[in-house]
Amino acid sequence: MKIAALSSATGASVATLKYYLREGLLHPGVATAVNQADYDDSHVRRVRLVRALVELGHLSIAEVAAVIAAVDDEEVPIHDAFGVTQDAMVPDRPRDDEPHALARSLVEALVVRHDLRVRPVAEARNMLADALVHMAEFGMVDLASPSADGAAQFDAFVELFKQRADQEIAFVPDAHRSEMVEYTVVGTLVVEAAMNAIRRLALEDASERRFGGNARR
Amino acid sequence: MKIAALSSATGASVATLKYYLREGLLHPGVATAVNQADYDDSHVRRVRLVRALVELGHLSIAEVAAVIAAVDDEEVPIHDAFGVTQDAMVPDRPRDDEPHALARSLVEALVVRHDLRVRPVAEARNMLADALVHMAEFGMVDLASPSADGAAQFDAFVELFKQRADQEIAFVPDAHRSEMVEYTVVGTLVVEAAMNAIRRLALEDASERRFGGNARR
DNA sequence: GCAGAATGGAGAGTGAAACTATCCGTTGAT
DNA sequence: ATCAACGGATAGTTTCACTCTCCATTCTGC
Repeated sequence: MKIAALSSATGASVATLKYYLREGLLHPGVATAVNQADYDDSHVRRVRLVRALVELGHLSIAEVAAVIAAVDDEEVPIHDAFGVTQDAMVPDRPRDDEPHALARSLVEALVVRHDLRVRPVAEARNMLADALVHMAEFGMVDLASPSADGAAQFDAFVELFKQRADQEIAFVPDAHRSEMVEYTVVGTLVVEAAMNAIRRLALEDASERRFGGNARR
Repeated sequence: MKIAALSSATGASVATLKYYLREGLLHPGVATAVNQADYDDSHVRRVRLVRALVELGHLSIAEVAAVIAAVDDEEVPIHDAFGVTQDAMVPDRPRDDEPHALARSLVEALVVRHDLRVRPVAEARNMLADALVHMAEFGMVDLASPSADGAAQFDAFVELFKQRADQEIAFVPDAHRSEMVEYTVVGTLVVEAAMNAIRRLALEDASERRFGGNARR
């Protein structure tokens, strides 16, 4: 498979593929001459992985490169690679403010309460804390005493997603390490996107039932 | 409240606030002189809305402007504004390919199956179709016959989120139109981000239970 | 009342990001 | 034999989200 074939198999332009090669997102093909190389299925899958991370996960090319590096490093055990990729998929932002620290402590409590075996440095903790900070700014949660509405609904979610996650992880096919890592990475983002879309459909439906029709209110 | 005060209340620099004013993301303050204006709570909330859309929703400034326009237009009924903002929150990408059309037809079937009152042009449909296309590329669903694993788990999600959405929409406070719209917009994104974070925590936990420990496998 | 900082408004400038285009000498297909 | 396609490298482009610099005014603190 030459680069033109790889291009039409993935939908990415030849120029873009060359760019990916330069940036290390795509491993080189097998050289058959000074200026010829052979690409195969692994390259097709890799390009699809990159596109999925960029389009569905909003990752930057640099972040994708970090994920790819963990996927490709055979020395990294599968669970560790999962952690690295999870962290890479959270945008890093300055988080030195006081509200974030407060929200973080609520997250820690939630992790303990549900006995979640999650690295202390896992970026998903910051991700949840960020969301809590924004919710607090709009009065959707009270960070000081998140008793009534806040914690209750979150606890329900945690239990729900714990069950779901066990099933999802069980679905990971028993293949080569790199394929398993790929699968978990894509699975994280792609199911997330699907769930978000379904939730939005449900929200529009609920909004139409409360506010819709001819009622201008 | 002068612009410096607005700056320290929101964390955005004065230069950034001027930029937001220029782009129409922030409504002008009440002019008290040729070069003085007064800002109030509505400006603080507006800046927070912009930050939430950008940081949590990954919206571009242009997309935020479209959302803001719908929020501010008093002529637009609340449910319609919800639709406009929902659509603006989906990144627009070329979707002329054949796999997308196939995925779209599965989405239509799902919408009908669950009696979702969602506009035919709602972008959330494309969002779900995009996710399905990427899932299919990695063999997570079969677009041709999505019987076994695919549709089943999605149907469960739809029912779950329908219940949740009714509760969430019921939570929208009975305030002025613009505040209600703001609330639904922020609520859509912020709860989404929180749920995604919780799901990732659960996934890491599940991964650690299956792949973790000293087992190199 | 006066120096110095802050303000609104407008334009130009900046740096990162994600490609895209051009050039080169080589090679493969017809 | 010719001509498009190739890999490799460098330079260029576009978009985005700010950020900087001016300016003439106005407010603030002494």
